[in-house]
Order: sequence, then structure tokens, then C-alpha cells
Amino acid sequence: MLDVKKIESDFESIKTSLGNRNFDTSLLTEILELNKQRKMLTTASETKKAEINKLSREIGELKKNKQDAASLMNQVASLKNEMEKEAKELDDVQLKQTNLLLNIPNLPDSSVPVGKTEEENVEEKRWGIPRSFDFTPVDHADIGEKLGMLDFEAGARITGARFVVYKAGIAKLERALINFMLDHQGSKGFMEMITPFIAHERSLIGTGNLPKFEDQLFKLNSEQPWYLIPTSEVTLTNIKREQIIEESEFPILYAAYSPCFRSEAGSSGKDVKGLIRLHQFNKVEMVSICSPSQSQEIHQKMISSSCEILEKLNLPYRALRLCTGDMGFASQNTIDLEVWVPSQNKYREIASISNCGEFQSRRANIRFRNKEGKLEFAHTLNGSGLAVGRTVVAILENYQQKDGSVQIPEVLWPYLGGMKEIRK
RNA sequence: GGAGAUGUGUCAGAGCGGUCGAAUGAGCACGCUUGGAAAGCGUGUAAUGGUGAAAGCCAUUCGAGAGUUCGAAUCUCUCCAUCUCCGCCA
Repeated sequence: MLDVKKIESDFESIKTSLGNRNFDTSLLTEILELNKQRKMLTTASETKKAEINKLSREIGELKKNKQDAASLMNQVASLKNEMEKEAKELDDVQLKQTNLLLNIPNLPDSSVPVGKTEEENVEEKRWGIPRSFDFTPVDHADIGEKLGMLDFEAGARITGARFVVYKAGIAKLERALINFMLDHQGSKGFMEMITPFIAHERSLIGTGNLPKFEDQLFKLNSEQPWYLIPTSEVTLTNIKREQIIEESEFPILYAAYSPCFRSEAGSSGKDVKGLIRLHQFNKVEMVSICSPSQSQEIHQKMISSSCEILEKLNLPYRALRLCTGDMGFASQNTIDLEVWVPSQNKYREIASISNCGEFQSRRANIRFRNKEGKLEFAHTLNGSGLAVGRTVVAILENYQQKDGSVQIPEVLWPYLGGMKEIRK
């Protein structure tokens, strides 16, 4: 959430910034207008309330002395009437303003390239050389199905399209990757966590998934407004919701494995085959909560940590700095990692690492006490480390053999009881 | 799921419906004291919003929300969380 005071004082630059995100900036004008009303109504109703409070004290005095207070009470009654009307208007205005604010994305950092679409993302790094095959590489879904270890039909039978059943060797590979990734992140100082996989509305507002992106979430049919989490970024970040943190605890570094649930509304026809786009997938996620002065450095740390995972797995990848038009709602600066997918002959997203600045902590009210003893909003960051299903895609495809078997990256051998390849 | 209890500031813990943003401890900060420290003494110790150049003033906040009342931490209702007992389970 943006600071209204900032919108007031830096109106033009914020307008440009959000324009670069393809955002309809007329909302900003509306917010300023509401803010004027808000201030007026606040002053008006508070003045009346002050008067009422004063009279009430006088009434108390009179009553104590057994004197007649009827005329004062009449005065209060009529003041109260007006005050309540104004207070109600104020509530309306405030609600409207908050709703608008909750729908405004974060401001891109000055280092973010300006651009309209993903075409204008900037490649910052390329690592590894895509393998040249002496046969035509098969896509991962076919590899998995031929091995009898990825069962999309069973997934559809149980639940529906975009669900899968992992079996035997590939199920083990998925589990091994989770463990490997958590161990790696742990070695970089990220505390391993297990969080709920269901979160309530306030948490999802905190991270920016609500109110704007409700159609991308699975909502439970429960008494409480509960949702399946789309990523454990939600739960990890909200661990500190409404909390005041001592600066000495910073930087907080968390890592968690969780399944992620996404409705994928609006993506019909995209990546219909295979593991790339499922309603449920596994991910290891990193989250950091830190002070503003630390956040850039932590961002870098998270990026290199995830890069190292790909390097240890010997998977070719590239890093992109997302342009203003392609960045996520809550982010002010995002690096995507894309892994090489031979069957598609291109790089596909496998991680997204974002610095959200104080955008989320304003929504979730995550604050810390700085050296002067004053309260300040913390910075939050999140990043994949990594998407596990897509890592399986990359391993199956990049390590496939002509006979349909798949070699296992050496770093995973200890996680698989010494198993070095997957074969039927 | 059933029964009961509780929810106050950084923590512990008071609080007759009016002068309570809230006693008292502890903690913390500063000062005095001391060769230095401890003890002792003194002072200070919330957030958010409005207004103001500032000092300040005003409003709101005692788990959350609604209500009763001229006036609510204090009364009523709903919800949430925690604890104890019972039931049911992984």
C-alpha cells in the first residue's frame, strides 16, 4: 500500500511511475479528492466530539452536585446527531479510500527498466550451456508418462485438469529436491519453517493477493474467510503481521516448503501439458523481513542463493530484471530466473525474487523500532528457492537419455539413497 | 464438539460507569550519587489520525466489532484468541 501523504506530496512522479506499470492513474486523482474530504470530515466531526466530551464532563459535575443538567443534555443530543452524521460520512470516505489504495500496485524502484511487456525485460546474466542432443529431446510429460511416473490421467480422475499424480522415481525426485533446496537455503542462513497452508483474508491482503486477485485463489467454503495459499510467501510474511520487531532481530530470513494452490483463471490454453502450470505445485520459498537499509543487499543474497541451486544442479539458466510493465503487484524490483527447457527450446521461469520495500509491511502493519526508538515499516522480500515442479521439468528434460531414462544430478544422489538414474 | 475461566501499556499487575492513556511494580533511558559499579534518589517512558511553522492542542485506541448511556477499560451482545476439564481423533 502506498502512503497517502506521499501521493499528496509526490503526485506527479508517482503518476509517472504507475503509468510505467500500465496502471490507470485516474485512481490517484480520485484518492486525493477523497483525502481532502477525509480531512475535512475528520476535523468537523472531531471538533464536535471534543465539544461533546467537554459538555459531558460538565454534566457529570452538575449531576454530582444534584443540579439540573437537562439543557446541557439537549445540547449534547443535537451535537451528537450532527457528529454521527459526519462520522458516518467519514467512515464511507475512509473505506472508499482504503479500497482504492489496496488496489494500487507498488512503485517500481529507480533501477527497474521501463517497459510495457515481458519483451522489455532485461537479461542480466546467463549461466551454463544448453546441452546439444544427438537425438530429438522429448518433453518432460512424455518422459514421465513413458516411465510410468507422471500420471496426468489419474490427476484428472481424482480432481480434474491441471492435477497430477507423481509416482515412484519422480515422486522421490520431487521429495529429494525439496530437501536439497531447504538444506541449501538453510546453509545460507534462512531458518526452515513449516507454516499453515490455509490463510485468512487479512493475511492475503497483507501480501497483496487480495482484494485485487481473488480470482486467482482457491477460497474455502468455511465459516471463516479462508483461502488455500498461492505461495508460502503469504504465510511467512504474515508471521510478523501487526508485530513490532526489535531492529536487533534483523534481518529475519525464513525458508519454507509448501504446496501452492492457484486457480490459474485466465490461463486456459497456456501450458496445458505437463507440470509447468498446475493448480497445485510444490515450492520452496524464501522470505526476508529487514530494515530498509538492508533490503537491497538481502535481495542480492536471495538471488545468488537461488542461482546457486541451479548451478549445483547444473541446469543452464538466465536471470532477467523485470521491466515496469511485467513486475508483480507488490514488487518494487524483481529478478526472474529462467531455466533452460530443451523441448521448448527456450528458458522458462523457475524463480521470481522480489523486493517489496514497505509495500507489504504497510498493509500488514509490520514495524520495527529503529535506533532512535521510533517505529518504522520494515522491508519485506520474497523469492522462490525454487519452484520444485518446474525443477523436475528441467531435470527430466536436460538429463534425459536416448533410451527414455533420466540421469540424476550428482548433488541429489545422497538425497536419493545413492540412486543415480531414473529408469523404468 | 461440550463445560468453565481469562484477554489492560515492553513485561507483571490494579482499576466504584465520569477528573483513566490508565494506579503500582519491573524493565528501559537520562540525571544525581560513586574512584568505578551495585544499591539508593530524581525525571522520563504508547500508537494512529487531525490541526499547527513549532511548542502544543484535539480525536481515537484497555483482544476485535456492535450496542446501552449525556459519559464505557468498567454494563450488554457477537466474534476471535489463550488456558483448564471432558469427548474425539493423526
